[in-house]
Amino acid sequence: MTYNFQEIDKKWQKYWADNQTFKTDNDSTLPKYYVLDMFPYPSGAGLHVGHPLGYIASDIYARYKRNKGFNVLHPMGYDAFGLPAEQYAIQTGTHPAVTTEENLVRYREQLDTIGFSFDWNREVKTCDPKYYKWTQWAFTEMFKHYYDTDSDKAEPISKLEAHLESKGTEGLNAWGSNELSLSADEWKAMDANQREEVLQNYRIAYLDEVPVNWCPALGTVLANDEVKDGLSERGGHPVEQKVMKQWCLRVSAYSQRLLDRLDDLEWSDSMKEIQRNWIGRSEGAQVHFKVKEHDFGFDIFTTRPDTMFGVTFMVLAPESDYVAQVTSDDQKGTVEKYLEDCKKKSQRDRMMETKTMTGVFTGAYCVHPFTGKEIPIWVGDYVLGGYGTGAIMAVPAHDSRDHAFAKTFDLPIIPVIEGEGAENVQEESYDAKSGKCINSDFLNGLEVKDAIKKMNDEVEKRGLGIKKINYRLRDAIFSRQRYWGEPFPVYYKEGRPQMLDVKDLPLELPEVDKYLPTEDGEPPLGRATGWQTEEGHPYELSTMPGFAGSSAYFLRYMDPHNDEALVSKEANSYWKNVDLYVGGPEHGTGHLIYSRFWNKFLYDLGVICEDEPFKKMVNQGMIQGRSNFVYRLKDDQKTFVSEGLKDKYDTQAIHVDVNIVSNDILDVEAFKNWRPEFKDAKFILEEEGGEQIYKCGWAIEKMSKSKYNVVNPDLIAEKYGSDTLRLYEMFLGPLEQSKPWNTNGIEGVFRFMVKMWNLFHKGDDVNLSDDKATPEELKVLHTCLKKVTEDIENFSFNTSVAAFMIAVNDLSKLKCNKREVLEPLVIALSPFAPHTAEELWSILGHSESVAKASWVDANESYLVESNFNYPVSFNGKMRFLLELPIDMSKDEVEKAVLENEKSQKWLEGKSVKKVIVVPKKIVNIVVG
RNA sequence: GCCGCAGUGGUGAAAUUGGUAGACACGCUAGACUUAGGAUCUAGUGCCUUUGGCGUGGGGGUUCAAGUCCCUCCUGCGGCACCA
Repeated sequence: MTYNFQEIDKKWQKYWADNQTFKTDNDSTLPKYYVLDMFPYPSGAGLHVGHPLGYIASDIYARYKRNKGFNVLHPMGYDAFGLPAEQYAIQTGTHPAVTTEENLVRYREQLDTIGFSFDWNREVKTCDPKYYKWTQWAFTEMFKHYYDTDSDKAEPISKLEAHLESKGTEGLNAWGSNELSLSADEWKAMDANQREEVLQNYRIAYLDEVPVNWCPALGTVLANDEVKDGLSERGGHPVEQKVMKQWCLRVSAYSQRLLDRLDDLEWSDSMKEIQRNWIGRSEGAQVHFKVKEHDFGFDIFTTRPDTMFGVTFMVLAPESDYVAQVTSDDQKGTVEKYLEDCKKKSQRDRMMETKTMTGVFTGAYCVHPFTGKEIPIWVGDYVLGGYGTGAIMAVPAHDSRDHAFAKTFDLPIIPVIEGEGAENVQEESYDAKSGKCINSDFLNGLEVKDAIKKMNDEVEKRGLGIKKINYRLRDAIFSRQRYWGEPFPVYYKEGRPQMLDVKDLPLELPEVDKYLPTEDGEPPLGRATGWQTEEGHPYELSTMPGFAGSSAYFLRYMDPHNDEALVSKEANSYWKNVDLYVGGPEHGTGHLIYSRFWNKFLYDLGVICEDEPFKKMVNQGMIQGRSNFVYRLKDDQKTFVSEGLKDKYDTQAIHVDVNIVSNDILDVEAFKNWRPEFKDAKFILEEEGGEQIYKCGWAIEKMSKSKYNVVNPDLIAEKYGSDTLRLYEMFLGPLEQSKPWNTNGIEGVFRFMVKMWNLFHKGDDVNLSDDKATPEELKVLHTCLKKVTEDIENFSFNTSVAAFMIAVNDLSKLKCNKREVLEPLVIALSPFAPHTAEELWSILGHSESVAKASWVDANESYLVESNFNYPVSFNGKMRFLLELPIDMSKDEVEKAVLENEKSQKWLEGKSVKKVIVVPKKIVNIVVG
């Protein structure tokens, strides 16, 4: 019987669906294991071979864990809100829900083809009102809470109100946008709008006038992680800075907790590092500088208080409120003009000219807090308004940016640190955090590290400032001026935002006539008629961003049909959090920060029992495309020349569909039929192995439709079977590495599958034996089981496939057809090649699915050899192999090696200095 | 500029704690069977000046022993980027 993979695939996919094989129960006495994939955005292009890479890996692990006796939660769903469907709607008028549903059906078909063990009963779609009810609910809770820095968690806003009522801001430890100072009486005297404004300073979800990344082409604002190099990540449109009133989430309040828990997570070092960089904690001091001839001053933030005596000027960010306050009358015109120029510059312009410094003198001076000298105050756009206090003390001798500024405007440079490379700070700044202090009064002679401590103490002692920790992580801007997203559960009453009660959720997305902004520039929801409460209060017009729906979906899978809560306490306390999360590394600064934040917030509320959502994470690499080219003669558009001969002609390379190329050899007939203009194509062939062939050129590029290098997984599954596709994707190389797709090697994996199949058959008949297995056969089996088990635990799937190949080759040579050997082998193969394994399992006479079979662990006793080949080396160079019994002691091995005839020959005339015996590895003899 | 990761045959890649470098697969070569082979099987395949020597990006070091550890340089990838 031949290996009919097409029939096998269909048969078992149907069986799994009919029998609900992968339906997972919440009440189980088995230990739980939660394997999650990052759910996809269902784009119109469908899946290419790169997409399922991570899904295959997680599916292997999920199936393995089931065989190991775990109750495995392995769900799938769709991140269904998003820009492409909306852009398509703008162009065609098709409702995004319709487009999304169509794409989703296609995705499901493709996913089913590959044979994943998802529990589809738990499917989650972010655009489903039953789901986004809980996204909206979480938002209303964020509005109703603030971050208390004493208890270090989110607390009800009522607690904050009680504090303000009794003590004002006195002793209030809450994470706010601005530092407020308010007495209880002042608070009591405020009206509702004024009070709301104070509360907004602390709410975790709050409205604020913020400088935003505005993308005119998309007509919406974008979060920091959605902007790359001043262009929108989606579409690559220019982004400009603009101040707008937006909903924000106080993610920054969680900076330290997000940073701290990173250490306990089993994530890759690089992913942890990406998050650490993004959070960007920096320790330093906040120091107050008085402004000369004024009765106020301003704070600066510095990580180098040790360089205090090297300050030669101050710089304010153009956005800083202090600019207007300090500017002298005669500099007013210059400064105002400069501020105007800064406003005109987009973020991109500001980045382009990184080397040229701009700025103007304000005409004002600070008083140095230690020396009393006067220090000129400048405005410069290299100082950012949004970080620290928006003001710096400039130490040009020891900061390269300050140095560049000083050089541009001819300001003095005073060295205060001595060290190697610090010889000429007039020419180049010495930024290193090492060396000894000079010209620095009481710091002189101290090492930088000690000087920082000493200065911090001194600053606090003299009441000039405090030690301070700053974070780069900003609050998330949460409003999008778009249609296809979650509506905010918010209406406005006398201008104050009000949250809808959970019983009135979900607030469903209204219908609109067009998906464009309104004529007066309001978001698309401005077109919806009757978009207001029954009392006539208007609803919020913007919608939530893409990361809203993906921030808590992993919780919903635990209890997907619950209408009373996002997730029940029972379901959550059983499933806890995700044990293994598989997905691309590109979400490091977006989804993976926001969902950790969101999860911690829900944890603070007591809704869930774990404060980290994803215990372990594996980031699969990207699969690039391997494009093929044909070479068309420039002066004869009908003739194509083979790659090896192309240099002899004047040619133009043209992308050719990789699906009509095999091992870089073009199927010329298929090429003629590929596109009408190639119908009469002629070819100049080259010879290879006595054959006249057309050889194509190739290049590694991103997989995309326009490059004709998209390899469709459906076609591979059709040609070789979905199991071969799964195995081959794993065999391609290490999971975490990016690599080009190359179908060239797939035959090898397919041959393996056929060999596996043939172990069970002789001609057309099933041929199995109940005889006892020989020690040799058992050794082959258990070597394989051991390697495969270890490799799965380490996510080293490429080497486990190799282990199967070795086992099957050996068993073929041994002509082994014994049930005793083949049964455990089939179970071990089932996570990788589930369809074929199911078929073989039934051939072995089992009526239940192989998914329910118990994993067989390797038995060490079958692996032990009686003899071992010791490589014997002299002075580290390997000379010969010596076979000795495995159970010999170190001393016995040493004796046997030295007394050996070959050793004697090597040792003639030399003396033995040392003998090193590494059990089961090597014997090294050091001779003099 | 700062931080992180990587560099091994013609190709994709293997290699617990330092312990026989190149498993497995593709490709290639030769042979067998065959009317035929783009099927199958068998053998070979790191390089060289081949009783031996050299080999894991270059140079140096530690060690009886280095792909693996240390220093340094080069190259590639990823992240952050006027973050004070």
